[in-house]
This record gives sequence, C-alpha cells and structure tokens, in this order.
Amino acid sequence: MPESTTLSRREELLRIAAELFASRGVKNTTVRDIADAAGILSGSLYHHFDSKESMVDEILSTFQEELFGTWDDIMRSKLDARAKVEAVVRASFDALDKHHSEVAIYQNDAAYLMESERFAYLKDRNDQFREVWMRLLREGEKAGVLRTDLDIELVYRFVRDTVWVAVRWYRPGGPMAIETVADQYLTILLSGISKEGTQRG
Amino acid sequence: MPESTTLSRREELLRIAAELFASRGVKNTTVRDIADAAGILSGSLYHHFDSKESMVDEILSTFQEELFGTWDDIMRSKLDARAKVEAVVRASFDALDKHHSEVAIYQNDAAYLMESERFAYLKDRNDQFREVWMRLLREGEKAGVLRTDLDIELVYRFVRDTVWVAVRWYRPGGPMAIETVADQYLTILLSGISKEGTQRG
DNA sequence: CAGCCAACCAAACAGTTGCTTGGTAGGTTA
DNA sequence: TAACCTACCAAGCAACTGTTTGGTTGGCTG
Repeated sequence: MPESTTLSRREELLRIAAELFASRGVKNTTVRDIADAAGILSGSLYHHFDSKESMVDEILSTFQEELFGTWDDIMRSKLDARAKVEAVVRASFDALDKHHSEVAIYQNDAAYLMESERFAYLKDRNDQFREVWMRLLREGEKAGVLRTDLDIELVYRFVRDTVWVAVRWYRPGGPMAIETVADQYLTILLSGISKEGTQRG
Repeated sequence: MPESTTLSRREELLRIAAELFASRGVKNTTVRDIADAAGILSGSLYHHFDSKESMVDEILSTFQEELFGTWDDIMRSKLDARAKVEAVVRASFDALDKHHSEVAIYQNDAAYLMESERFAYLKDRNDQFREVWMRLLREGEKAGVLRTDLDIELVYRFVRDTVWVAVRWYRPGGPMAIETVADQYLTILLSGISKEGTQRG
C-alpha cells in the first residue's frame, strides 16, 4: 500500500484537527468540534491521542521538522547570499501552500504555546534559525549585495514576517498561484533591501 | 481634575483587560484573570460591564474609531500619492506605539470576531478602507510613482500586513524608537514598490 | 444627620471543557 | 474457534467558564 495516498485514521484525524485549529485557533477548538468533524464521539479521540495538547504538539513538531530541514539544506548549499535568501523565501511560500493549516497554527498560536515547557522546542529552533539568518544577512552585506543603511535585525524580522503573514489571506487552490505570490513578494523585497544597481531584472 | 491623566476605574479596568487580551488572546483570558489583575473578584467586573464580549467590543471600537479617523484625515488631505502612503504608514506605526494592546488584539482576534454579528463593523470599515487604499495605489500608478509590474491588490496586502505584523516583536518603551522602525520600514517598502527602484522595468 | 452612590464581596448557577471508564462491533490472526 | 486487535460508543466526572444575585462598605452630598 502506498502510504503517500492512504492516510491512516490517526493521520486523517490529525489533518481534521489541524484544519480546525488553523481556522478558529487552538483554544477556540474543542475536542468535540474535532470529533464532530470526524464523525465520532469526543471520547473516541483518546483512543488515538493522549490529549488535545499532544495533537497540537504532533502537528507542529512534524511540520517544523520538515520545514527547518528544507531550510537547512538551502543554508548549507553553495548558493550565494542573495540566492539563499530567495530560495528560503520560495521554500517558505511553498510550505504556505502545501501545509497551510500548520503555518496558520504556527502563526496564530505558537507564540503563546512557546511559553509552556512542552513547546519550548519551537522557540529553540526559532532562535537557532534567527542566528543562521543573521549570518546570511551579514554575509550579504559584506558581499555588497545588501544595502548597509538598514538595521540588520530589522531586515531579518521584515523578511521573516512578510512571508508568513500571507497565511492570513492566501488560500491554497485559490485564484492566485503561490509562485506568483512568491515572485511579486521577492520583487518588492529584493529591490527594497538590495544595494541599488546590484539587482538584475 | 484633568481627565487626561486620571483614568476612571472603568477605563483602568479596560486597560488591564486589553493588556491581558493582547498578550494571551481573548479566548485565553478569563474574567477571573482580569479581576485578579485588577485586585477584585470576577463578579465585580459586571458592575462596570455587561459582559466580557462588551469589553472587547469597547476596546476595539474605540481604537478603530480613532485610527480610521486619523487615516481619513490623511486620505482627504492634499498630499500626493506617495506622501499619503508614507503618512498612513507612519500613523499606523504611531498607533502601534501608543495603542499596542489594541493593535495586538486586532491582529490576533479580529479575524475570528468579525464572523459574529456584533463585530461586523470591524469588517465593514476594513473593507471600506481597502477601497480607499486601492484608489490611492492606482492613483500612484497613474502618476508614475509606483512600478506597474506588480499586482496592486498584492501590494495593498503587503503594505498593510507589513506594518501591523510588527506588533509581534515591537515593544513600546523598548530599545528601538518607533520612528526608527517607521523610517527603516518605509525605506525598504518605498524602494520596493516605487518606480525609481525598478531595474529594467 | 440621612440618603445616596460607586465599587466591591460572597456565593452560587448552568453550561462547557478536557478527559476517563467500561464496554462493544467487526475484522484478522493462530 | 478462540484470542486478539483497532476503532469506536455511552455515560459521566471534575474543573473551569461567563454570569447572576443579594448584600456590604466607605465616601460624598444636601
């Protein structure tokens, strides 16, 4: 049986939960909501999962693992600074398209979740990647492709937030292709942070 | 007694509630949390307010009234398109600084609240201002100050979201002045969307 | 002084929450 | 055929939720 097409019941329930968490927020979604959407009773969920919290945990940790793995590959590649920025941004938009629910949960609830012991790993990898980004941007500054009149920490936040915030309006399968969004965002972004004359159209 | 410096108990409670709503989310904040922070019992809140929902309502409607009033003034002014964009962005950052809690609640909970009848006015004025923005951007395009290779709807979302998302990390009274943030954001933004920043447009 | 009022307390209420328990239907394996 | 397994049901529990009620306090005012 190809696992890629056949979801186990457990995976199906996780997908249902993720969609609800994404659209209403974790706190606003009850275990009865999830059970209803799956066509079972709320207690039956506990045959598959320890708790509601562990569902959230599994959804977010799985997603973060995959995304940060992809980013790692890019960062470790031989691309130059500018190409890395572009590749990471495109990979992020790709995640926005293919794992929309997970990104939405991450954006809406992760900040609060991170305060608890259980979800500290979210913050850990976030901090780790902030360092990678900062090195990349400093590298770009040195290489003369990035303008130097900007606070680099602020540029990092700008690039990071600008991509993810699109989860609020972008809908997979909607009228606008994710590649189009990525193209336009990169156009604005790169001419905004690049040193004048260094970019090519 | 000057009212500008002395808050009524009611206003003080609203401020306390707003801070909690902002940091933990509306659904994640109980009336007992608010009462505890104010040093009273939860039931006593109902001497001042009809319901928890009406607290949220008052916080958001008051804020929206003020912000959109300021925006209205700018839009009706004689400034050119580019200056208007800049003025609105600066006014928004100013709101981010002076009404941080309200902006945070708006960013985190408004989307969900808008689905209910009571908070429909939030969506109404949002939609109304989207139209104003679109006219402004088209005006800028015609005047030749905006690059024409971008989807104007996407530019609108980009400008709007980029400003507000800063509520996630900006802290009033922190190490970075809001004017600095505004300056740098505008630098990136305007060279990103302006015609003069285009290479081989 | 009496009357009034804003602000609050103490105790409870009904509904909702996440979760537990003991049991069952139907399929697969030995 | 018996043992076992996955997936579920039915019922309920304790904790927590927003809210209500009747009463108390201390300061102000006529």
